[in-house]
Amino acid sequence: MDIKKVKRSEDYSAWYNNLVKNADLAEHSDVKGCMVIKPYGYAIWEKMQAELDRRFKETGHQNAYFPLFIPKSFFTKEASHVEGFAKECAVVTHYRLKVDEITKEIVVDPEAKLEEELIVRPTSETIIWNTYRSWIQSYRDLPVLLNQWANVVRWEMRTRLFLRTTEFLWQEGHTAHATADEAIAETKQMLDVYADFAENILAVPVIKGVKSENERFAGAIETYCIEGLMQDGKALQMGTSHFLGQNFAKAFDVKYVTKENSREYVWATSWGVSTRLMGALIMSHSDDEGLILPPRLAPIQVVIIPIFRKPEEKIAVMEKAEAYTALLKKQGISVKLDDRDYQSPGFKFAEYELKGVPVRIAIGPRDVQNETVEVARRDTKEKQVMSAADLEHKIPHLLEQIQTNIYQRALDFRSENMYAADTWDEFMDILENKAGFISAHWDGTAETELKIKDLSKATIRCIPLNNHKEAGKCILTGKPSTQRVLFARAY
RNA sequence: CGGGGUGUAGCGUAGCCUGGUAUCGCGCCACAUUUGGGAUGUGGAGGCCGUAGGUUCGAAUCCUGCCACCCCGACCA
Repeated sequence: MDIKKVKRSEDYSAWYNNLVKNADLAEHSDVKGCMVIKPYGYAIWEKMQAELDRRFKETGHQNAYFPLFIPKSFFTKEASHVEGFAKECAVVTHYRLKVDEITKEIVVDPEAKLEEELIVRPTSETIIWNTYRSWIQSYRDLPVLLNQWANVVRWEMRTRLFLRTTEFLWQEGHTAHATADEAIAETKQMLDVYADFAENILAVPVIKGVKSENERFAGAIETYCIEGLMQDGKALQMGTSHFLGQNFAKAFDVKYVTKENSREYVWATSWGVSTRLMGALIMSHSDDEGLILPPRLAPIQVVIIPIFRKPEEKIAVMEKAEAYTALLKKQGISVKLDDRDYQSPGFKFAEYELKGVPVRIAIGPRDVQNETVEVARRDTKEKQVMSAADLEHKIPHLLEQIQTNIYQRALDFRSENMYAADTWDEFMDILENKAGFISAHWDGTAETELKIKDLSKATIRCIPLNNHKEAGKCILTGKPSTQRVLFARAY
């Protein structure tokens, strides 16, 4: 393993890229902007999926799958939706290749041009609502509560591993309701599901809020979001939940007959989180030694490293190591016994630190002698000698402690980087010298928001849901404002 | 799309100015000694130097075109 050390404090961006590669999470593919998610990275994503999927099902949703390709005409039906996505769509125009008779090269067969171009989905509202038209006739067909796990493509100018890739993996929920209230309740419920997942599983504290008009999803009436703060003081949008009103129902003519026999348009929501959460996870907890994974997401929660010199030592050590492995597995803990005899213990220590394994247990001849083990935790790097008899009840507890500790650490970091600004100078000073979230007054206009963005590169991350009303003056225009909103520079 | 970079073994690189088919490290294979914080030695395998053309007796090196990817911005989950 050839690890080029880049310090987090010196070049956050290079540190992040190195970490993603060195920890074996993902690498650049030969396709621009697209990455290969490696087994270790994918294992983490699978754990995220499992946790989310369980929560979706607990809240009454089912999974389904819709096509990757969307006829172009579907896109033109919801005006603001097209406008939002048109400039980043991959388009399929042909369906066949052939050998060019002169050059003998494989070329697109010009005769195989599609009658209507197909868009590679950047999101599936259109094709799903086109389908819902035939599924929904009566109030009895509502609500429709579906989710799909899928890949989508957005042809972004600039990409970053996990944070913004041309193709990415996500889930998108699409629900249909009889009333606006019910749809709004669904939107908020899913936001809560995301926030719960982020805080309790990813161990990343988030702020729940609504987006300003500028930042709203293309085609939504209201966009709710969860926003996290990364270690470099930049914000990251970690999930969104949209109240779509009747926009898509009208665009795709999806109506239902009420109990009273009238015809009404259906109300919609959509909500999603993506592999960007991998980026959030990495950027929230990791350090110069590598990844730090919350135990609830770690593919390997405990690694056991046997240490020995002589063959007879190996036998004794391995016997204990195997017994402890079995013991912990019985507790439902994911344990790896690293019995590779061609790597030194020191190498393994460093490797599992790089990969963020929460707990490391080392067993050597000394431990066999004393009926002990050495237990090291990744988050604090503390080591302790533990009696082997205590493993069974102390390790599960330790894992919980680590989960709590890294959440608390991230929460403390966020609290320390949460500022209020009352003047433009204060605002700029915080952005330039401190970074983090800034709570400030804004006159509520899109125009001012854009001007602030131009001048400062900071955007309104959200209007927090628990915001209290407070009279004040816009930091830029001085016009009256009724509440503070949350600004930050963001990914 | 603007700006900056890079393409040489699986990875990271030297060589390029001053042409003579390639350096070093990691990794890989074999054997031996090792193993409580990234082991050591010996031997070995692995490269049409991104691509197309040009100059030349001869091109990784000089010239021209092309391609790809990365990084920084604008755009976005």
